Amino acid sequence: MSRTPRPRRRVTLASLAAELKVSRTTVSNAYNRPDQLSPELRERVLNAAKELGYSGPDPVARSLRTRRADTIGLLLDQPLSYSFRDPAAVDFVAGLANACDAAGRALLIVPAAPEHEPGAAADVVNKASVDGFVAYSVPENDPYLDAAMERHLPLVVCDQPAGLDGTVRVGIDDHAAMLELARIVLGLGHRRIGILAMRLGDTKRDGSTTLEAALSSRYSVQRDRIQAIADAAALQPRPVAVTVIETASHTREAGARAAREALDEDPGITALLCTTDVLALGAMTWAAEHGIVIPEDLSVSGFDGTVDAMRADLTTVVQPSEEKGQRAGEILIALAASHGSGEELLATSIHHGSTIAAPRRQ
Amino acid sequence: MSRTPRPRRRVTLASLAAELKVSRTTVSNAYNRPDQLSPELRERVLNAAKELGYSGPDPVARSLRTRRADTIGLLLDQPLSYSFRDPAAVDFVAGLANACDAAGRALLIVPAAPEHEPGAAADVVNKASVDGFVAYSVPENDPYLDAAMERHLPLVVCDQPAGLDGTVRVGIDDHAAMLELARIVLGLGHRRIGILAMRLGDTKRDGSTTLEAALSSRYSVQRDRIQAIADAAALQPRPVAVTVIETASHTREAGARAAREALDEDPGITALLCTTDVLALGAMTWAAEHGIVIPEDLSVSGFDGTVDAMRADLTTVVQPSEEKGQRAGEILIALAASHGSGEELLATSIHHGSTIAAPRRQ
DNA sequence: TTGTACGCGTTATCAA
DNA sequence: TTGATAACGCGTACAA
Repeated sequence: MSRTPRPRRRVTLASLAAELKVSRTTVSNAYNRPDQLSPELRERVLNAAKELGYSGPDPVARSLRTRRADTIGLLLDQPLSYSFRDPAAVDFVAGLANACDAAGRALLIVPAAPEHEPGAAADVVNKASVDGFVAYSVPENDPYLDAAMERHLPLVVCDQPAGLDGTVRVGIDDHAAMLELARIVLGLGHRRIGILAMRLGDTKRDGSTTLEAALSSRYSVQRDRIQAIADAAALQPRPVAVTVIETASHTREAGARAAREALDEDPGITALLCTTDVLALGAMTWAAEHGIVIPEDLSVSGFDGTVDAMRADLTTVVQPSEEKGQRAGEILIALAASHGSGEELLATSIHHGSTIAAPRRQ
Repeated sequence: MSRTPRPRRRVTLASLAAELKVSRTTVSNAYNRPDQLSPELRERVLNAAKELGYSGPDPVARSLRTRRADTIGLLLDQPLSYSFRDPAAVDFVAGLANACDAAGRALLIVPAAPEHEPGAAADVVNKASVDGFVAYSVPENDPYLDAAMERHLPLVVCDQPAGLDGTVRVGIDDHAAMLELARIVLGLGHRRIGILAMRLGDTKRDGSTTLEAALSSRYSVQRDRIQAIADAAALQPRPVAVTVIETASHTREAGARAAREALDEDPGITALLCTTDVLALGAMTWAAEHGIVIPEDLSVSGFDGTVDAMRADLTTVVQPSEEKGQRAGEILIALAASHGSGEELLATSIHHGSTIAAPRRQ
C-alpha cells in the first residue's frame, strides 16, 4: 500500500511555502488566483501539497480572514428527528438545500439545545459559523430565534413568526387559504365540526381545548388557520358548533387519536377540518378502522398538500413547501450584501379531493 | 421601539475589553470560564456586551484557536433534494442529527458541486469547517469521498463503499439480508423473475441491463443485493430466468416504469424482487392500475422497511436506517480523539407481508 | 511574478 | 483574580 507519509506536524500554507522556498502569497495564489503565477510554479506547488497531504487552505482560517463562511444556518423549532417526520418540513429543507447548492453554500443545521438549560439555545446559535440564518416555522419568542437576532446577521423567517422587523418573511397567506377551504366545507351544510390542530401551547398537551385558547397561541400559523375556520363558521347562515382538539406530536397516530377524541366529545360532528395533512390522514385511518365512511359519514380536510395527501385524494390546501425553502435560501443569500426586510407570500391552491361531502340528513 | 444602538465598528472581544478597560482574557473568561472572575465583573462584562450588541466570542475565531468546529459534515452522493425523496435517507439523516444534538454538534450538509467542473467536489469538501465527515452511501471512487479522505479527518462511511481502510463503516449485511428474502420468494416456485434496481452505473440510464453488468456496479449495496438474488436463484433446484431493470431515478414512478419494462421484456415473470421499497411500491401501483393482482398474479418484494412499505404490507427486508445514522454520528464523534477503523454491522429482519405468493400454475 | 507586513478574533500559558 | 504575550492559519494591499 502506498500510503501518504503522515506528516509529524500539521502542514500549513506557511510550512508548505517554507518547504518549497517560496512565499506564502504564492501558495495562497496557487489556490485562489491561478492567474497570478506561472502554470509551472502552480503545478509545483500543487504537487508538493499532494505529496505532503496538504488539502488546501484551512477553511476556518480562511473564514476568519474573509469574514464569510459560505454557510447558512437553519433553525428548527424542534429536534431535527421530529421535523423529519413532517413531510412539509422535509420539502422545505430540500428546497433550501437546493438554493444552497446552486449558490455553493453549505447548510448548517443548528443542533437542538439541551432542554431546560437556560441560555443553551443562545449558546448553540452563537457557536454557529454561518453568514446568516433561516428560521423555519418557530413560535413567537423562540429562544433560538432571539439568539439569532442578537447576532445581527441576515435572517429570513419562514411562515412564523410574522411581523418581525428587520427581517424578511417567506410564507403563504394561511388565513386566506384556510378561509377558502373552510367555506367550501362548511358550505356543504355541516353544523357540528371538529378542528384537529398541532401543538398550540408552550407545553405539550393532547386533547380538547377551547377556541379562545387556540386563537391566542404563540404559533401564528396554527392560529391563523383556526381563526379562518372560525371566521368561515361565523359566515354561515346558521350557527356552527366547533370542537377543538390539540395534538402534542405531529403524527398520523396523533391525528387518529384526535379524531376519536373529537367524536367522543361531540358525536354529532360531521366534518373534521385539520390544520395539517398528517393529522387528516391519521383521522382518515381512524375512520376506516371504525367503519366510518369518508366522505358520506364524515368529511375530512387537510392543509399542506403533501404527497401522501394527494395520493389519498384528500381535499386540502396545497402550498409550495419546497418553493418556500428555495425562496428563503435565495433571499438570504441575496441579503448577504444588501440588508433588507419585507415579506414574500407565495400562492396556494386547493386540491378538490374526494374526502368531503354534505352531511347526511339527521 | 428601543433599538440597540448600531455600533459603527464591529464589536470584538478586544474592543469590548478596551471599552471596559479590562483585558481580553477577562472578557473571554466571562464567557468561557465564569468561575475565573468575580461575579460582579462578569455581570459588568455581560451587560456591556448586551449594550454594545456583542453576542459572544466569534465562532470562527474560536474554532481557529481551539482547532475544532463542533460540527460534523455530511456527504451525500446526490443533491440533497434527491436524497430527501428517499425515505431511508431521510431516516438516516434524522438519526445522524439525533446523535449530533445529543453531543452538541452541528450538522453541516456539504453542497452538491456543480457538475462537470473538475475539482469542484474537492473544493466544496475542502471548504467545509468540520471536525469529521460522514459519507452516506456514496459509490466507490466518489470525488467527494476522495476529497474527504485527503483531509485526513475522522471519517465514517455508511453502507458503501466497503473495504476502505483507515475508516469505520456502519451498515448492514446487504447480501445476507437479501439472500434470506430471495430464498423465501424463490422458494415459492418462481421460475421467471425480474429484478428492479436503483442506479448502477456512472451515468443515469433507464431500462434493461444484464446481470453481469449489474454485478460489476460501483454501487456495492445494489451489487450485493443483486448478487444475493442471483445466489438464491442458483440455489434453486430448477433454473430461474432473471431480467434486470435499472432505474435512473429513485422514485415510485421509476419503479412503475421498471415494472412495465420487466414484464414487457419477459411476460412470463411471476415475481419482482426490488432492491428498494420505493421501487417496489411503484411496481405495486403499476400492477394495481393494470388489473394485476398481488400476490396472486405477481409477487413483489422490497428492501428497507420504510413506513410506506409497512403500511402497504410489502414483504421486505427491514433495516434500521435511523439507527445507522445515529451510530454513524456517535462513532464519528468518538473518533475525534482516538483514531480507529473497522466495521459495524446492524441487524435486519424480514417483514412477512402480503405481497408474495407461489406463482399460478401455468 | 514574488515577497513583506499586517490584521482577522480568539484562547492558552504563564506571570503578576 | 487579572493581565500580557504568543500563537492559530490565512488573505491581501503594497512594495519590490
